[in-house]
Amino acid sequence: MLHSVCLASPLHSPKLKDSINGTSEVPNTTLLHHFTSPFELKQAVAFLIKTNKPLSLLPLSRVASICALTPDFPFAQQIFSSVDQQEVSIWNSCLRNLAEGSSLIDAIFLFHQMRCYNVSLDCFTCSFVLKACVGLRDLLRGRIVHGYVEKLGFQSNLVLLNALLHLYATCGAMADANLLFDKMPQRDAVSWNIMITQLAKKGDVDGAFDLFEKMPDRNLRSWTAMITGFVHCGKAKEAIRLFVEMEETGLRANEVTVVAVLAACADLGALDLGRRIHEYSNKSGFRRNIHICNTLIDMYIKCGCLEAAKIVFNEMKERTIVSWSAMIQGLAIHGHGDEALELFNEMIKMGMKPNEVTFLGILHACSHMGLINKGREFFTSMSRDYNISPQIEHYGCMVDLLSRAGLLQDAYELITSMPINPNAVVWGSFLGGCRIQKDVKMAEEAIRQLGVLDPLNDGYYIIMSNIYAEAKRWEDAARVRKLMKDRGVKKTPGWSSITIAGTTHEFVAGDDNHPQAEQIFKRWDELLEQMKSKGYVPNTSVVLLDIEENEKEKYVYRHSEKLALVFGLMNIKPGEAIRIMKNLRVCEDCHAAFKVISEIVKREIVVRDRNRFHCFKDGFCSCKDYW
DNA sequence: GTAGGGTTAG
Repeated sequence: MLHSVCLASPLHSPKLKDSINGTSEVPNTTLLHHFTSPFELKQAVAFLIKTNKPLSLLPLSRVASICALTPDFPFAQQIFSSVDQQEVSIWNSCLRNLAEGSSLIDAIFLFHQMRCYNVSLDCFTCSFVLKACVGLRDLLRGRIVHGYVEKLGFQSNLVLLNALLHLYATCGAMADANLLFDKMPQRDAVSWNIMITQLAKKGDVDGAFDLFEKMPDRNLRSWTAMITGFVHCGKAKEAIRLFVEMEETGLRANEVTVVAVLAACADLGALDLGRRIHEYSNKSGFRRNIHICNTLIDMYIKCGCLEAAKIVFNEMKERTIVSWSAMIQGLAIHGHGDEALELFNEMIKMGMKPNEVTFLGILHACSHMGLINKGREFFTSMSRDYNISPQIEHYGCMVDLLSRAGLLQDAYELITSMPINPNAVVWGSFLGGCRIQKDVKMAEEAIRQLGVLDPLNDGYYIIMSNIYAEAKRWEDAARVRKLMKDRGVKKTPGWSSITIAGTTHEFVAGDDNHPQAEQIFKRWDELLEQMKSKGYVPNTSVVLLDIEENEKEKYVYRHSEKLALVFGLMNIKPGEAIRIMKNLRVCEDCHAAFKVISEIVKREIVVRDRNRFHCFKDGFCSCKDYW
């Protein structure tokens, strides 16, 4: 049958014979399956014609992929016309491969060829080329395809409308997306999910949730899209709440849901749930999923379980740069800068190429260990050896590294000479260094800049006023406080939290609202006696107020992290680590106190503050008092 | 055929 098709086909026409001119050598039969160029293809065709065999013996997908992007396109068309398969479907599968791979531009080019050579396009063609447009964020070309969709009469095809919706929403043309979504004759879960995902990605998480609540038939991907959206918009609590609700409907998390929920756990420091999801993930056979492992690493790191993160990392059969970067960053914020650098070297030895995030972790590690020269070397190396130009974040790290180490002049020079405009974080790091060095003049320069760059951030005023207070310049300190008040800036209240048996207890400074407040204060007084006998002296310089010394002590003794710790000591069984989270940086006096307490109670105390971890053990802290 | 996920400075 195929043979007769072949005989009747135009392939025996003089035209085709001309086009394979110069390829008359009889090829080996293996060429039928192994040709990789138009030239070899022509040899194969010549062989078939010569031996009177049907052209359908050729692997058509390969014919298509070889001719798709070349001027030999019509040659392939001639071959296809001899077989009993629709030409467009062969090109479509080729188009799909390109659109799903990394050759999106080639996919667009193939689409162009198909139009040039009058292939009659179908809905599949349009959907694949739209996918390529989305991948390239090529709105303009996407609009052209939209024109084709209308011209070819596919305008009521739901799948294509969804693809167009995806195009507009992903490329930021939300007005077009909304218009299309509103006027679609019918919508399915995909339509809603596209809108939810993209709205949340653009930060409109309320708009996304509004749609989520309105949509008629939610599927797992709808829930996942919404959970992911909450996480990306910094609403981890809402993400978890929704996840619990999803479980109640009987839906089971898939790999993408797991990633989102783990990320939420990382944000909140929700170790219990994180562990539960880890178990669920293993039971569900997700153990090999790299995204999940990377998020697990991050979750354990941000929950203060460095060892658990290491186990996940070590057990990974395959790692990406994200795995390495996450681990390096994790070691850095846990104060194991030396290990971070070792891991970096190991990574390089294995031939893995670092990216800009890897360097952020490395610079972070150097900064937290005071490795000034190493940090400088890495900073130079990243652009010189790896062709990665430093971003504002890398400059931020360097300014932090230098100013923390007391090299304020160097830091200042870096800021004023950097090719990017310094932002508030850069000046903020500098200001932090000024506080450590007690350099009022430099601090004043920083605060001048910050008054313009980020005038509503309370933290800068607090530090400045603290610097004045430490210099006993009470009037200036008060002036800064007043400036803050005049500008309507409120101090973020500090809080610390601790989770016991699934319940999170939050404390603020001076908190006497807690049901166990009396016992907490009593236990603290007992502890204080022991601490003093070990040499603890309260450091009242952290109190900004101009009040009597013994009044200051009372303030210090009621700091939120101390209350959380004492509560933990009372309620967590001996031997277990105590994990505390704080929304601000841990105070110096608490830091000193926790070291002594870790020795007295012989327990590990892990504190996650807004920047890093402090792991107190046997009288020492993992940050080595450099933070 | 159309919707999705991981590391990011103070």
